[in-house]
Amino acid sequence: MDTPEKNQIGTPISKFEDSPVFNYINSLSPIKPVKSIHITQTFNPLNFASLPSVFTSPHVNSHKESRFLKRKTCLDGSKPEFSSGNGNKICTNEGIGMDGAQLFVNSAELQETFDPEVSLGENSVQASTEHSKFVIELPCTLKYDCGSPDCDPPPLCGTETGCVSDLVGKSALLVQNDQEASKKVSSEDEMHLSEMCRTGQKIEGMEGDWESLISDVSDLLIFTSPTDSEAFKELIEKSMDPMTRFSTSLMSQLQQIDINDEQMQIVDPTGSGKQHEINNPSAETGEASELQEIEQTKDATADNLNKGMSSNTSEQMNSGVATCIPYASKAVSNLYRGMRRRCLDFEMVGAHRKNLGDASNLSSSMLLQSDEKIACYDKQLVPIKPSGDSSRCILPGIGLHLNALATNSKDHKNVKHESLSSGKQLYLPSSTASLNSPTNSQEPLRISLTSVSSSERDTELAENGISHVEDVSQGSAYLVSDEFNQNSPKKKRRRLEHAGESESCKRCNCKKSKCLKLYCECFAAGVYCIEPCSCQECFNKPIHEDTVLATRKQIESRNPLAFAPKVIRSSESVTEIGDESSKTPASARHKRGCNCKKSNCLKKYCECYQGGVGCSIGCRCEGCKNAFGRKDESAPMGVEADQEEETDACENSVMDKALQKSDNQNNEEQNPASTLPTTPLRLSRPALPLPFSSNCKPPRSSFLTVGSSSGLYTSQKFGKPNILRSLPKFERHSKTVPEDEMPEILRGNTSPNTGIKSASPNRKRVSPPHSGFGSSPSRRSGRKLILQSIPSFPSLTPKH
DNA sequence: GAGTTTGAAACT
DNA sequence: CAGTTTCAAACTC
Repeated sequence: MDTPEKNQIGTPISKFEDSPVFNYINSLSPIKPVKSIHITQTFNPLNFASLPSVFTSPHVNSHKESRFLKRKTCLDGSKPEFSSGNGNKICTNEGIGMDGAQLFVNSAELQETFDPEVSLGENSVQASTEHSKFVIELPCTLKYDCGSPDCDPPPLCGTETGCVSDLVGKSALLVQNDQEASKKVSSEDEMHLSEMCRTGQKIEGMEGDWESLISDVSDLLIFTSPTDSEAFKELIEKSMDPMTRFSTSLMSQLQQIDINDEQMQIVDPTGSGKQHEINNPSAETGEASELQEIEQTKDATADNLNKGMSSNTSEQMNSGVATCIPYASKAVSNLYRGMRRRCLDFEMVGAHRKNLGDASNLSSSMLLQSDEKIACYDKQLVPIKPSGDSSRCILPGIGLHLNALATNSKDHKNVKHESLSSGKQLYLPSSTASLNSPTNSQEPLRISLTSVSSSERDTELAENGISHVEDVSQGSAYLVSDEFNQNSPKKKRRRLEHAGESESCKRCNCKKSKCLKLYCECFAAGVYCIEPCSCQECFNKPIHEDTVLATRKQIESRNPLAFAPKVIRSSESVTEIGDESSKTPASARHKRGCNCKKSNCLKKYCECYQGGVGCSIGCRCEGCKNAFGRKDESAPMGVEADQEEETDACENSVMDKALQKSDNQNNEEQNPASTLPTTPLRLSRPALPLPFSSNCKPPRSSFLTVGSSSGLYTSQKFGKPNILRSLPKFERHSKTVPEDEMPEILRGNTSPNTGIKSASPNRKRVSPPHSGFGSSPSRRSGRKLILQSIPSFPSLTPKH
């Protein structure tokens, strides 16, 4: 993709350069070229590289990728999507839009003619107030992304005629566009073109592209909703019809879309608007003449839109519209038209936002540039955010991040992001690296991961994320999301499931706890409840931040480790400390240990099992058959045996069942690929070699991994059943040392064995760490780490 | 999808 | 600290 596009671009550019128009343009705005180029480079590599890797799932095809890109870009600029997915056609169209935007920026003269278009294209949505920079950047990026000759056009566009000719030439170069466009272009289109020419818009060139775009767009729309695409086409056709009709149809459609998209809309009306503009340049052109009429209807439509949108979004929309209005009536029309797209756009936006948030968090992430752009965009788009600071965004997102981590622990990337976002260092990177390192080079992986994460997030966002973002930023938005949730929690869940890993994110179903107790998984994990949650009377939302924090404090006062990850995985081993000794000690273990009596620690009822860790001495479980490690094993040899026997003797009947299950599990375990069979942790992403992370998804509470790949090493010298050993990836933590609650990791000391063990082995509940941790400063440090990593809600509170 | 089982969390 | 109750997830049908 990249190479061909780039090549194409290169050729057209040369042509343009020759043209006087090009020179003129350059003289007008030197800025453009620089930015565009710059952006392009950064953006393309990232997206493209990442995309393929990201979508491991079969269904992810170029199309989807393109779409995803679009979403991202849409925020930024929809172009990348097109480029990847559809290739030249789309690119050309978008490129045209871009051109228009650029031109607008470059020359005031053009602006007048362009204003309508421009506004339609991008500015209108975002609001005129937004910096021209963004507009420019976006277009540029888009162009480049497309890799199509479009990139050049913008400069060409400087002169209308030149633009048109250039466009035509480009279209020819572009290939399909011309043919399709010619076919598609109807008399109406011609009319539009003529109008465009009058206006001096370069849109003309776009028409052909536009047509192709429409088709492409339809595809895109289909992606989200087939109906939308159809509607969109119809709308385009109708665009010729009287405005009232058009507006009404649009409105209805828009409303429907809004309803459907719900979250998406909420996320960012403005963003969508931008996209619309870009995407619908042709329609705009055609409507140019109609714009005036549209303006009249504009108010009404705006109202309708507002209705359709959530309160917050409506506000944004209004502001955007208002700003746009000055520009041209077209903006409004575009908005409406764009509405259909909006759905997609919204999603895109949402995804972007999440991405942005993540990206912003990731100071070092590769995507920074693109992300930053996006972030800027988002900020602009989302006026609501009070501070607008990255920190702010992050904070709100933390909860989400945590969720994502939990869910994505599978995904290396996500983990990373989260850790980064929280600012606390969760370390994941090492784990990911370790995981990947064996098979892949780290950097490539990183990229792919980052990209993947973004894509995944997009998906997640599409489903979940949006609400989160908004939640953070806006209470009202949050409410809306809730409503949606309530409406169809199942749907949400399904979506999540579809997303694949999204399932990893746990959603609660609390009914009586108000999600303010540890019963609530979300609350326990330190994250706010989000859409997918089907909880009732939920107070675990940003809106109730105060309540949440207060409750949390209360709980923490009772048990300081209440919000600490239940399962701690530590493995300093790998890279960090050369000491193999460190490896020996168990890598992961349940913070408190389980108290299972009937499940034999073979079901998820058992927190140890759920967490993918073996039971340890600290567990009070009876008849432990934990596939990840029995309590007995963990204990020093003699003791264990005794315990085991006891349990066995007493509970033979139970054991039988357990054994059967265990056998199955064992088999599964033995299969490296299967990883943890029973454990949900592993699940998705078998493709990725992530042993751990993937599994790690904390079932309930979060798991903390301190070291890079604790699981891998886990050597359990001490006794772990062969079966367990067989599980390579998984950590089997040796329980050799009876660490009561805190894992070695927390202790910080490499020597787990240090005879710490204080408490009675049986004692289930971890006593408040005070004593335990306090012992050594190193421990304290470790503990801090844990807390930080888990600071679930801390993020909520404004960090200073 | 509804009901049951299970064990952690919360309460006394 | 131990026992009981509450709660929601996990599980089963």
